Amino acid sequence: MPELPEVEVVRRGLERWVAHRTVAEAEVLHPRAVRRHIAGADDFTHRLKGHRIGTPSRRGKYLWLPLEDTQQSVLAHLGMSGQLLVQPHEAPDEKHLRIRVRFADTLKTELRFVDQRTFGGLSLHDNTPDGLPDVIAHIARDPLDPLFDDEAFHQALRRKRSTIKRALLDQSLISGVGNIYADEALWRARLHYERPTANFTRPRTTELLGHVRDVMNAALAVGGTSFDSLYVNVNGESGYFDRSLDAYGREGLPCKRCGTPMRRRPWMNRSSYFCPQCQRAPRVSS
DNA sequence: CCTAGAACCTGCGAGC
DNA sequence: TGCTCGCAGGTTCTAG
Repeated sequence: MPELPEVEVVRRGLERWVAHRTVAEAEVLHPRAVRRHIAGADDFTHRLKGHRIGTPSRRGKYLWLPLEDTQQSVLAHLGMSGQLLVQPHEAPDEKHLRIRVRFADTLKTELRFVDQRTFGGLSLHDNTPDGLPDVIAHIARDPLDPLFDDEAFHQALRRKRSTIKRALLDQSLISGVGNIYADEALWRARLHYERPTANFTRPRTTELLGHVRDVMNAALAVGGTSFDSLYVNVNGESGYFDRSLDAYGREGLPCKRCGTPMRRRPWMNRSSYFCPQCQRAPRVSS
């Protein structure tokens, strides 16, 4: 499930294999993959054709490829199961191949967007003055961004009348954190996912952000997480971070700190994993 | 304005 | 064997 570290690994792969190549032709095989491109698939392919791709950028889970001679970028979101693959022309089409981009060079490889569950997609957008696709201007900086504002995040937590995991997943407060790394960071910080954010102290926020950064950097160091083969990076290599997860997916297994069996709770149509001993539930729970 | 929860989508595995 | 159902989950929309 691509969260920030996985998306960053993809971005690096695109920088290595796709940047500075000129689009010869794009092909949309499934209209849902370009649903965020309001003008439609034909407009999408026409606008890409003939343009040279610049250096890929990323914010949170979004990444984008600037088109060098325009003020526009191709925005990509992998959703749950999206992959961006660089494949030889002769490689057989993947079962869930949605978009193919061919290039005007002799490298004999093409870019493919493959996505089983179709939550992801590509679209073309105008850039804001600071080079960000306009439709993601509301997405907060991510915790690995040097310009992320820890103090502003803390004040936002204080203003919220919500709980901490909800806040971690709110991409307008902090981007790039998904269900897996939220559970991992909360376990490291010994915080229950339903802790109210309104009374967070500055040290508590600072410590939590430190754990978010630590777990993301650890995942980045091994090339992202993968545990169901849906995610592979741009070169088709799986990550190995799943072997290092401390909380996510460990229902019934002993807590790596205290040995207490870990629990899973249904939460927001998904799951939260936590240690009932290390991560005590808040006194007043809804 | 704010927050909570549902909807979107497909494939897989468990259970019957 | 073949069916149903729960689950995976990031983002966006709707209800309250």
